[in-house]
Amino acid sequence: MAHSRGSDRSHDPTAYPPFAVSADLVVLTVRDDELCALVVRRGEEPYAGRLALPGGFVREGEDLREAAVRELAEETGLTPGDVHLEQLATYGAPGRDPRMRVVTVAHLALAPDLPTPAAGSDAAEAEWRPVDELLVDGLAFDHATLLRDGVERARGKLEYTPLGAAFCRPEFTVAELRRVYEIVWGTRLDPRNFHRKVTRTEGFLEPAGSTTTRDGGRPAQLFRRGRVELLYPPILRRAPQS
Amino acid sequence: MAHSRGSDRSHDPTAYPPFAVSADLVVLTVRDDELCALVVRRGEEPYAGRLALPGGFVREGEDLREAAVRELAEETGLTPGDVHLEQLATYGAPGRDPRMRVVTVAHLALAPDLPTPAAGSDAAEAEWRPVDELLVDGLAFDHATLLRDGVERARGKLEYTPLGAAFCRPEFTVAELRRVYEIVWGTRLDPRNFHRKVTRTEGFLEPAGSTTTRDGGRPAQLFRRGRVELLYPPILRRAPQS
DNA sequence: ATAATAGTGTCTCTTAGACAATATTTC
DNA sequence: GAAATATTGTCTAAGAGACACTATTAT
Repeated sequence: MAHSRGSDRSHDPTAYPPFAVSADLVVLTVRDDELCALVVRRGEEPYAGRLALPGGFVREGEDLREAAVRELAEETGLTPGDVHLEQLATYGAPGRDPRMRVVTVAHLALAPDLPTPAAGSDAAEAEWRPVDELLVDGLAFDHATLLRDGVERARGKLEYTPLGAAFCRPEFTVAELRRVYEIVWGTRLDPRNFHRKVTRTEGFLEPAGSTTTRDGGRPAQLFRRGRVELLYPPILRRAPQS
Repeated sequence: MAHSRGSDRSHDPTAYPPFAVSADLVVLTVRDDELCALVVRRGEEPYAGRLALPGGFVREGEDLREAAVRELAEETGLTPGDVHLEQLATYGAPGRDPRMRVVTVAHLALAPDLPTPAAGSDAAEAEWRPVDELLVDGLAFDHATLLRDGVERARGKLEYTPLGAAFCRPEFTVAELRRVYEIVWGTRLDPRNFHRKVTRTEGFLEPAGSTTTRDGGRPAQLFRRGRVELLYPPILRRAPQS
């Protein structure tokens, strides 16, 4: 935003270099016991043939989140009702796009594992790939950085918010939620202590009232995500080194 | 960032509406027992005469953080060596600047209480104002939102990082650090428990070796900020309701 | 019955919070 | 000495982690 000083033209926005602004998406899910991200294969230069995060330019009259929501729907058919969506960070190093100056506002989406979009649909070209693989293979542009930052954000969010549930179906078991934590954090968690912890953390889970045996063994209670935004106490990572 | 699909011009950045991109600053400090933010008075329309956060347009060839660092230096004389600086969030609602489409990348800076910049210096027009006052009075543009988000971010950071120390001089006492927590969080903390907590949290504080009586009473040890980025365990807010 | 998973209980250790008590300054 | 602040100690309660044990399903 322009500030106040001076009467020079340095605060006239029309006198400043034009940028293109895009909204890119780091869409994460847990799938086949791996943390996966949604990517599309680029058809055009630059980086033709390479994988990239989905995204597109922000339109006139469109807010940043709106653009992210639109891109998400276009690429995946998902809506904000299905996933958690938040702004991640903004990347604007000169030269990150060789064509012109592009600033991208990255957004982070956490989605349950959904059936792969039907071929022929708008979202046909998007595919899930394991994050680990994407981070070694070359993603286009600076998308590896966006992805890395998104994963790091997601890891932290699991500690302080109930967003682990955003990776699960609307009704899920404690074991399913635990697998999310284990895969996103890359650690093992004791099922018994985890169960006690999440069921006793106020507002995290709400009993759905029914049970399921889809995980085998004794029927498990189903839960929905609770109402709170922040967990107290949090579910902390990192075992005390002792 | 452009994605791959299609051969239409929808992925040609030069075909998209031009934005101006600015870097705005939420610079916070603790001063006279209040949380204060740095503001400048606008000389020009729009919002002439109103207070606004410092900031300015990102230049060609300049990265976003670079622009924030430059603005910080211009407005306050502060450098990244003196303060903590991080990206906060990006705001780009259409119409937030009536002149044209402007997307601003807000940055959060946490600074120790410094002498007010000398009149006549570059930074002469910047002044500290209590956050509470700024949030009721009308800040220009959507700056109240930026400020609110910045304060909320700072509150959270005190829990999980040693950044409370960024509000203190290079060498500070435990009591000075505690005042930072009390003022930023708006709560009272038990001096004895706080002392034990911060001095025993691995890597938070590093003894400077000397003492001071500047706070009165028995001489207090001086500390410097430790090396860790994340506190374990964190210093949690919100008393268990019980 | 066996295997599998769900869920509870118990024990120990760490930490948080309340608060007494002691230490070292200035006035 | 009185006042002020620093720092340590003690007690209690809550929570984390290890892990025994019980519960309920499928085969």
